[in-house]
Amino acid sequence: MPELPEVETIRRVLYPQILGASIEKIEVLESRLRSPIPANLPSLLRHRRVVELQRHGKYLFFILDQDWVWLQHLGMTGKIFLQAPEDKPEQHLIFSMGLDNGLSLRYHDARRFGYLKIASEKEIHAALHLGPDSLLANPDLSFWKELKQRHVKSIKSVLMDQSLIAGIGNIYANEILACAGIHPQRSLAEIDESSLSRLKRSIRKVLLEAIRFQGSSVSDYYVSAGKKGRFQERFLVYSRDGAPCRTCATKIVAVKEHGRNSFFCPRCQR
DNA sequence: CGCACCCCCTGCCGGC
DNA sequence: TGCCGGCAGGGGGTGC
Repeated sequence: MPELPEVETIRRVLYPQILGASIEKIEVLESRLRSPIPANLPSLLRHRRVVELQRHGKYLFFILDQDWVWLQHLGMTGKIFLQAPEDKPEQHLIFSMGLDNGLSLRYHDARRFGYLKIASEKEIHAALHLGPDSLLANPDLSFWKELKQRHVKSIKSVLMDQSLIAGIGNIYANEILACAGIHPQRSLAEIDESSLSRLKRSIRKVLLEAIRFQGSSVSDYYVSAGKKGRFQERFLVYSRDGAPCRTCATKIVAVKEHGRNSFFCPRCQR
């Protein structure tokens, strides 16, 4: 599901409504996520106040008082909604948190690939091994040149490797490479400096525009209850195999690589 | 060490 | 119409 633009959109929606709120009533309905939700979650979070909401890559960091951090990853199908307590939760409710401002923060996750951890900030960062955020850190040309020295794998798998650069998944890797005119199967090692510079600009351009359109709703992702993102209407290549390239009308091609689909224009991307 | 492969889980879609 | 296989924005573990 959610890559950087979707998680950032969720952060911006939640932020004004949860800042300063205190978590009061915690109910866990399903503890089987990627790793089990700790049984003491209610006692860990009760009466903790949200002092900040940050994002790194695809992770949300709910910064709580007394050096607690609630780390949340949404996996493929995770959704976080703020609702009035009387609103009927949709299917696959994992947990809900009643806040002292009268709202209820609910996490839904059909496939249960999401992940939650409560720990100190130091402990959280030690456990994650994330590369720089692909938007906030705005990695420069020297970053890419340095990466190029160490990695021969395809440019697309580098973009999707969260330990190298965080936030880009399959949709945006495809879109960024289409924007930059780079073939997804090209090895990073053989990409010249002008292409690297286009890549760097494309990362920013695509991610910022996707955030402006509140992310991509392909199937499960919603901005808030019932409200979809709109960036999927502007895809250059993702899931457009057989359709004409928006630049040259050549048919978009799909190839499977490491179990994930790559989409590209064989004429514009070399 | 890097990388290919397989797994986790549910829902949806197309083909038969 | 119904069942079945394949596929989906995720990441982690294993074994070569």
